[in-house]
Amino acid sequence: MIEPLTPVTVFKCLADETRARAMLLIAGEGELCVCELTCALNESQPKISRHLAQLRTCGLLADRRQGLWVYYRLHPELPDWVTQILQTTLSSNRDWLDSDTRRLNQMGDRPQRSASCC
Amino acid sequence: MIEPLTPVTVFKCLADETRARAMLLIAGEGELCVCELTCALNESQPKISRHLAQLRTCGLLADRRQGLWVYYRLHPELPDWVTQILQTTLSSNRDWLDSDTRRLNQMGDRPQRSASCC
DNA sequence: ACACTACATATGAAATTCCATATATTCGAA
DNA sequence: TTCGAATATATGGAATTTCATATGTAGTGT
Repeated sequence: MIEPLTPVTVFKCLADETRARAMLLIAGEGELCVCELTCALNESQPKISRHLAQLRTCGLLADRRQGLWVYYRLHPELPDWVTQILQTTLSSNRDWLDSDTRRLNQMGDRPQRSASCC
Repeated sequence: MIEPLTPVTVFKCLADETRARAMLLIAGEGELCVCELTCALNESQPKISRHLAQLRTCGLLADRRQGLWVYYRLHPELPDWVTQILQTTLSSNRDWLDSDTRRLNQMGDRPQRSASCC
């Protein structure tokens, strides 16, 4: 995490349709790879990849590669207040995220994930 | 409140230094007029006015005029999750808001406010 | 008159997006 | 082992759009 996460930094990250939906999906699912997000959000792969990179650079997300896939999760050192905001937003806006969640659950061939270590 | 407050709408409103600080100050103080915010945020009056208008149009703030002054407060019908986000952010970022709070408290000639009705 | 707010427009900067391409990993075949 | 194909992801560059600011003017209430 390069610079401290100020409120404005966090809100700017969430002030985009693609990034907000990706963050809430990840907050709800724990971990998602790029292809799952591409499918769930129904957007082009480069678009998703760019936004994820931005969220990672800002310190909101962390990534790990497993074979072909890169999985993104909430950054483990994310300040509590940011996590709380995400959970609050998620639990009151399930319907807003519904179509994305549905596409994710209907996705075939979702990559197997295994533990990152051990 | 014209359109429903989606997460992205709210985050876009908060994704600006001036608007975020104004919202948190108002969330903390209850109600502030334009000139108080101008002083606290140390910005030009038209700039403050413009941002407040935007927050009002989106449905985050409500205003009332009292004599020369226009007071802004959180919109009374603000969804709970938005209020929670503001409180969470505020209580974990007092230091970030400190200089603004200080300028507000040191401001002389703060206008008297009276109850809006009854 | 005075102080503040609202509105309209212009301008410059930044963010977003798309297309094409590059990189990385895995797997199978020579 | 080495090569090449296939899949997943990342990036470069350009076009577009969005956003914030500045400025000027008009309106409103005391």
